[in-house]
Amino acid sequence: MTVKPSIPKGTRDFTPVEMMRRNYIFQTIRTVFEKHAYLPIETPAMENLSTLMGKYGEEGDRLLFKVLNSGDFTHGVDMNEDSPTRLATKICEKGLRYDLTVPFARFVVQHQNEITLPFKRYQMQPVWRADRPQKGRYREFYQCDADVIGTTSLLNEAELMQITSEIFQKFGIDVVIKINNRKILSGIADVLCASDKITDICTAIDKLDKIGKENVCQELMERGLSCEAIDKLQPFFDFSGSNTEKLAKLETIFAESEIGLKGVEEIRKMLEYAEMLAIPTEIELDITLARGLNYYTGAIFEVKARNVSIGSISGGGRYDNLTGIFGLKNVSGVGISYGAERIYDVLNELGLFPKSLECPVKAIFINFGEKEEQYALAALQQLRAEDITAEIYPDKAKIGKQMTFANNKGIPFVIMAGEDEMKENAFTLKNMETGEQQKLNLAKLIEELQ
RNA sequence: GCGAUUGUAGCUCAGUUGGUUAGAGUACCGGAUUGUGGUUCCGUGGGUCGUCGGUUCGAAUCCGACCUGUCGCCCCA
Repeated sequence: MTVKPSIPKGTRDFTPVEMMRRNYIFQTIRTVFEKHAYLPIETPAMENLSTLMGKYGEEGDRLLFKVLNSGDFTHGVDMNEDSPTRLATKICEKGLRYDLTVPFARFVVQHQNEITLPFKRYQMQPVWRADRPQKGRYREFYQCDADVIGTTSLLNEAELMQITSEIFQKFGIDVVIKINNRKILSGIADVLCASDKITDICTAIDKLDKIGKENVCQELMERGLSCEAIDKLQPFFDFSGSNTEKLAKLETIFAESEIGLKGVEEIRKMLEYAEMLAIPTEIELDITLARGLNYYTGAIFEVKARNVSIGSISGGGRYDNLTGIFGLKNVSGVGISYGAERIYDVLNELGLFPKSLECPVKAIFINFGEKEEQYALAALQQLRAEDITAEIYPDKAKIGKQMTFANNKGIPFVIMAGEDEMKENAFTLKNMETGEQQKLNLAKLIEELQ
């Protein structure tokens, strides 16, 4: 019996061309991370569900992929009585990781005696979310994270902005780094006398550019924010000016809010550091930037590409107490995450992938038969010794078929060495783009292909 | 998780109010061309019409459920 080949919803296969491009993305990011002294780690695809549950909010718990226990998972469980969610926690003790930050927090606590703080690590691995797939949204996707843990210095925030700037400069993507601070958002809640509604305010305000002022107000009203508070929120919707102007305005507004002033101070310091590092990318203070993940406590980042309709391609922030739940208190961290597939889509849409990724093979030897193979193989080794990527067609087949093969693979040069060439100790090199061919000795051949 | 929409050859798509044996282009394979691909000409093969069930004398076509892709909500890289 044959089965129709298929893969689960929201997952993908990658072809060689796609992998060349993906590896280019990973390699570029890795190089920048390592240059800034971040070290690689990996964590398992599966974590204990107890590590994951409750870290991403109610919505996040729903989006966690749970792994059914092995063996008799029904043992001691009434399969009918429980609600589906409660049942799941009884028959599943493992789940696929939802992001790289929480597993990292677990890693730090578990290995606290083996690592030296402050600890800078990077991690590039797939994560899984049981979300409904859409364009640019998958159930399995890769994140490239850089985090520093064990330091509260805002120099780290600045360094992450510098890394971001450098990465996207290498890709040739024009971006703007948007920043905000949870303390500013708390300050806003203070000013509105609605500190208890901070989460609602954050999620609503985050949608401002998408659904507009009126809808944000309506949503906040539905969530029980007073009309008076909504009135006071109005000035924040049209918050224009340069970063320094915005900060000055906020300082006046936050005269009574200690936490708000702290936020302003942090942003100011971050921008000072950014200046010292001479970060060339535009950094914009956007007080409507909130981000859903509720473990952020300080700086918040988001990176948007200009000239493309794709959403944010990177996001991150500071979290003061992520390790606390694993028993390690007073350790603050800050990190940023780059979405590989989003970056792929942007590079693709803007046609920014380097041409050199298209075909790594420089030349192919036509296979004329056994005697000729021997002659070609010796030359092939010489080419490879010179770091020229080359191959030989493995079967003796018609020349036309071998040429088609080279053509389809986009190999730029074909080398023919049959009886005629062997007699003269030569090789015929054909340029597949122009169709020109010339007869050369081995030294000249290498020279042409280098 | 909610709402809408989509599925016909490897790929892009036709297919009449339900009616005989489901078509085209392209790709593939073979030949014209036994040492020359990307251009041309000829020919061959390839389809459980997403899956299962229902209505009907008869279903690619109508109905239902599920699966997949896409769009909006939620959320997010």
